[in-house]
Amino acid sequence: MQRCCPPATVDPADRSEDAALFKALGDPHRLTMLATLARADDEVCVCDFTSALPLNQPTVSHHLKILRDAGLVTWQRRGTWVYYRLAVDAQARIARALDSLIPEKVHA
Amino acid sequence: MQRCCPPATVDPADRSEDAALFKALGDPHRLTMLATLARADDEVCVCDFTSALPLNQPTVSHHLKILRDAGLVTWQRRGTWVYYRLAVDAQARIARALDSLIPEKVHA
DNA sequence: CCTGTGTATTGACAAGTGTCGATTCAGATT
DNA sequence: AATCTGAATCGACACTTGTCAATACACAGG
Repeated sequence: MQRCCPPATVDPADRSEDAALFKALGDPHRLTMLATLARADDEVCVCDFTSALPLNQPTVSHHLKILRDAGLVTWQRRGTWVYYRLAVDAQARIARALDSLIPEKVHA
Repeated sequence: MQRCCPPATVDPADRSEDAALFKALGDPHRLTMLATLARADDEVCVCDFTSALPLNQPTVSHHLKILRDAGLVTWQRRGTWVYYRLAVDAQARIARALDSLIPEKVHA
């Protein structure tokens, strides 16, 4: 029996942070929230999410907390309402994670 | 009490496919496998993963199946060994999902 | 054809996740 | 101060997920 191959080197970098970032993106409702924030290019009131999404208010809050913990959104209370905004570096952070995972080919 | 705001329009697109893609990226070991495949720029034998990762063989197989189901890798049996390769459109598909989520600004 | 080796699949289990009802908290209005 | 409203937190529950031991499968070599 022959050897399987020239032994490939398994990438040693710790990917847990990037995995956590992608995990935060692993729910359709959270993606909808992020897409909404990205397109609003401005604050969005929580009430807009609770009224437009097929989710109860605590569930919306739960998803927003996950996005907050992932550093993808910022929030601000103004009066009774709370407004969320896409983190300025959200796009860049995801893009960087992707490039670190699968570096884009440099075409001659 | 005042109105909360001009009602923001929640993005109506169905994001479940993209969410499934990101979910497949939501585990550090799977990211390590993908990063390895991307850098090998060639096939990698399953045996390299089982020997280098702190996981038992069935668990490695399990993660590879998830990557297969997500269409991120292809595989080929050759003799006793099985070799995995990064899907040619893996980078593009993830990049497209990201751009559809948070469209990159076009700077004047 | 039998045996050995590498990989996929199955079954089981603990831990994590998405969801909701109930409650709590923060501001505003009276 | 009492009350009202919007949002966060808590507790519970069903479902999913990561992991492993045991088993089944595919191919190679005698």
